[in-house]
Amino acid sequence: MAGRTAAKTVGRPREFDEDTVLEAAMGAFWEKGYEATSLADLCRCTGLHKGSLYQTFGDKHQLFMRSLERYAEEEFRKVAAVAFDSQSPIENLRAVVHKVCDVADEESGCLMINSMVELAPHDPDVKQFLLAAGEKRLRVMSEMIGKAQVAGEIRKELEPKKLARQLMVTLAGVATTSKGFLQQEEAVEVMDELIDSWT
Amino acid sequence: MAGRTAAKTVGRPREFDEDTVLEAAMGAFWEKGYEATSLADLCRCTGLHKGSLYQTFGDKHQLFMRSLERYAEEEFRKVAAVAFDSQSPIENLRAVVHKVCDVADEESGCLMINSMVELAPHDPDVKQFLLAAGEKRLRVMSEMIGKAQVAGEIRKELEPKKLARQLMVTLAGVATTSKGFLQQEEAVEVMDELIDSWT
DNA sequence: ATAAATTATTACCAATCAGTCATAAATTGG
DNA sequence: CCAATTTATGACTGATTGGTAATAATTTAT
Repeated sequence: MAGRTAAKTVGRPREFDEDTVLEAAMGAFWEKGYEATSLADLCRCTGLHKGSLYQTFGDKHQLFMRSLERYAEEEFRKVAAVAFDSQSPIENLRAVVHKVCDVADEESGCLMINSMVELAPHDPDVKQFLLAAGEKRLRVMSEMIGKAQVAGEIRKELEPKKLARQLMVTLAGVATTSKGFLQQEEAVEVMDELIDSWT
Repeated sequence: MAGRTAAKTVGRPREFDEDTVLEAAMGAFWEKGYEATSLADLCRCTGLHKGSLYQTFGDKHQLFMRSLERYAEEEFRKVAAVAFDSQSPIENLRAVVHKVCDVADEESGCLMINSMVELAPHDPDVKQFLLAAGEKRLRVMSEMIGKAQVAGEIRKELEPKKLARQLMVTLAGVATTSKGFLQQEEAVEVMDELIDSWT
C-alpha cells in the first residue's frame, strides 16, 4: 500500500500540492458559482496552467465535483467537532446548529446550498451527491434530537425526524438569506428560537 | 397620456407582444439561471432575433432585471390573492404560506431565491431589488401575524417581526430544498408545523 | 549516458459568448 | 407617391469559452 507521502515514481515530480490546488478551486466555485467560474479563473487562483489542471482533475465538471466533495467533508468535520462539547444533548445540538450558522458571516453562503440552487435540477451528479449528504446530516440531527428527548430537554411527543427536517429546511434558508439579507446574529437567533419552541 | 393599447405611431409596427416575450425570457432565466441562459436561448424561447431583443430591452442584464421584476410582481399578486379568503387571520396566513409553497411542485424553485443565491452577492441591482422585495413581504407577514394575535390565534408574547423573519427564512429554505430534495406536501407540513408552534 | 515516464508550458482549436451594424421591410403622415 | 420613422433580419464583431495536442523540462531506472 502506498505511504501517505507521494511514493517515489518515475517521471518529473509534481510541483504543486493537489490538495492545495483543490482548495483554491473550491474557493473560486464557492465565491462565484459554477457557470461564472471560467477555466481562466481556475488557472489564476490555483497558479496552474490548464494543461496541468486537465491532466490532474479531468474536465471542469470533475474538478467541481471534487471541490464539492471536499467542501462537504470539511464542513461536516468542522460541525461534528463541536457535537460532543457539552454533557447536555440539546446544548450539543445548539452548538452544531450555531456552527452551521458560520456560513452567515460571509456572503458566499454554503457551497452545497449554492450548488443545490444553481445545478441540482440539471446535474444528476450534483443532485445525487447532495441527496446523500443531506440524508447523512438528517440522520445525525435526528439522533441528536432523540438524545435530547431522552434527557428530557425536548418534548417527547415531537417526532425527531420531523424536527430534524425542520432544522434542515431552516438552515437551508439561513444559507440562502445569508447572502446579504440576514446577519449572522440574526441567523443564530432564528435557529435558537426554533429549538426553543421544542423545549 | 398614452392609452393602454399601443398608440398609433409612425414606423413599422411591432410583431410581438412585449409582455409575452418578457414572460418567455423570465421562464428561461427561472429554469436555467442567469449565467447558463445564453442570448441564443433567449432568442429561441422568445422567437425574437437578438437585434429586436437588444432594441427592446437593452442588454442581457436589463432583460433579466425586467424578468425578475415581473416575476416578483406576479408572485406577490398570486399570493396576495388568497390573503383575505377567510375571516380567520391565521387561516389567511396559512393560505398565503401554502401559496408560496407552490414553488415546490416544480424543480425550478423561486426566481427571487435563485437570483439571491446566484447573483445577489456580486450584482448590486439584484441585491437592491431583492432587499426591497423582501422588506415588503416581511411587512405584510408581520401585519398578518399581528392580526392573528389580536384575534387570539397566536400567542401574544411572541414578537410579530421575529415570527415573520422565521417565516421568511423557512420559506427561503423551502424554495431551495424544493429543487429535488423536498416534496411539496413536505414543504406544507414544515410550514404548518412552524405556525402551529405559535398557537 | 541513455531510455522511459511523468509533468509543465505553450500554442492552438472550434464553438460560443454578448453585443453591434447595415440593410430590408412595413408602417404613418403629408 | 414620397419622406420619415420604426421594426425585422441576418451578417458581422472581437473576446472568451472549455478542451486538446505538441513540445520542453525533469525525474528514476538501467
